[in-house]
Amino acid sequence: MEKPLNATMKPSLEETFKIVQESIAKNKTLIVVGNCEIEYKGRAESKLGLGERILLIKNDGAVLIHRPTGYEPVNWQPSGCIFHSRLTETGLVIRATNVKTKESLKLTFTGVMFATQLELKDTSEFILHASEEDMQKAILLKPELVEEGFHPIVKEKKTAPGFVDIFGRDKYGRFVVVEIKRKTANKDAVLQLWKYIQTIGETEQHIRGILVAPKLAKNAGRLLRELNLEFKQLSPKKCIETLRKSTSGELLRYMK
Amino acid sequence: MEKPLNATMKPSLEETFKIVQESIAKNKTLIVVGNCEIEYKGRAESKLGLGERILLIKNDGAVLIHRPTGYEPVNWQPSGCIFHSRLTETGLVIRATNVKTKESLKLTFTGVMFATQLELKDTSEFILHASEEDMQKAILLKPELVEEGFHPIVKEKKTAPGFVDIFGRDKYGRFVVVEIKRKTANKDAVLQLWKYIQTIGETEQHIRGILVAPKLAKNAGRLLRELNLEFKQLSPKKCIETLRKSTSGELLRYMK
DNA sequence: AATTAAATTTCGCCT
DNA sequence: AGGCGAAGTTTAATT
Repeated sequence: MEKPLNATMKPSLEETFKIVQESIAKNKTLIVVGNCEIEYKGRAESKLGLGERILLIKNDGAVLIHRPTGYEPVNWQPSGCIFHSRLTETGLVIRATNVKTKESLKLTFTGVMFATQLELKDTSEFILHASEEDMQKAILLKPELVEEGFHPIVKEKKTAPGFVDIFGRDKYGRFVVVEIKRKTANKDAVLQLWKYIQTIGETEQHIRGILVAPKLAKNAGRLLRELNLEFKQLSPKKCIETLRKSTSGELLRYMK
Repeated sequence: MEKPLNATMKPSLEETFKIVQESIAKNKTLIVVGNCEIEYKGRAESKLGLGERILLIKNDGAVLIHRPTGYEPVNWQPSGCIFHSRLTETGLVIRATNVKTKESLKLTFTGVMFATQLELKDTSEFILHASEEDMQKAILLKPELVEEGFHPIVKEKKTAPGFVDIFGRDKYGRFVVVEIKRKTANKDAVLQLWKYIQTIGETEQHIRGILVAPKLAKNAGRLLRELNLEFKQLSPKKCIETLRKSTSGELLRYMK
């Protein structure tokens, strides 16, 4: 872990200015804690008088200003900002301009408690677990997520990554194949479902195919209709919620 | 401006532990920069391997963990968390549990670049300018925001705070009174508009009354219909966008 | 407390 | 590049 190049407790505005300048020049991560006032002009406009806040400028030019409470920053800018800083009579002025969104942020620091520029090494991949397996579990637990009267019979685990299927019957006893996608389903997903039905559809009886996903791509929708398949909108979030609401006993009964 | 009680460069895990403990006990603002891994369990679940990040714990128990890029924190918890921290063989573990949302966050720091607890004084009021005056300006600039064919004649500035009116005529030449609300319009807004029309409606000619607001409260809606008034949905955001798109020349012509 | 809508939403995916 | 929709959305307002 690398030592920060510059980090100072209770720096003067001049010292802070140097740190800010260098951090901006080298696209590093910057933290400044101090007394400042803030003006924002863009989609809306805002003004915030003097107070002690935490300024965070990230490597990609994202800006966050945090007050002592709350999840949300009081002011911010998305990534891609260009910065200008200068020392004035009123204090250390830092301007962040977002060319893309034509917005600007102006901070004026009158006193600084702490300032540092950091070179953070962070390469790990963020993994959010709201998998298709989770969606499968939720549907097995609560089949009406697919449709009223749906009854799962067999759950399949495909070797190919990225989808999971469920066999079942609808309320009229017709066979149903459910294919789940965690994200927007595209043509490939439709074709996968179709192929699957083709493969097993040896009988003369019609087999319904339902693609379950948070969203259906437009072109996929056309293909879906052409192939006489169906779509059911279902988000991973809803599935996770379903799983959380269920008791462990119910889960075990279905998942074992 | 108060000096931070505890701020250390390259503190050991033991030193960091002390800072964290004290900060949590006294509900202060805490910043820890260091190498950590993160687990989240709640509405969804997530995992993030080791990497250098910025941890921010706020006075109200809000938690933010920021990677070197992007506006959004990689993991977080809304305000109201309860914290537990302890030193283990793997590192300094900080757990944030949100009882309200039944979510939890587990951070394990293996090395720390910087840690500080802060007592931030920040009492200024945040003022967002997307005022009714802005909405009025936007409508004067682009009357079709109210409806196709609307033509403003007079703009009124009422002394009572919280609303602005515009007089005009619709495409059939009928008189129109527009009342603007920046937020959801309630019964009072409807009654104000109605009273206004009553006051000026000396002629036998019908005067239309249009309430312009981002939203109409349900009860207000019923009253509106009973009084034969109308509603037009319009958000401050849309108005600001309209104003931003206009040239200063156009603005001057209308606003002077 | 639950529901609904707005947000300087951001972010990702698709056209 | 622009538009649409989801998000661990959050937050505020209303029922």
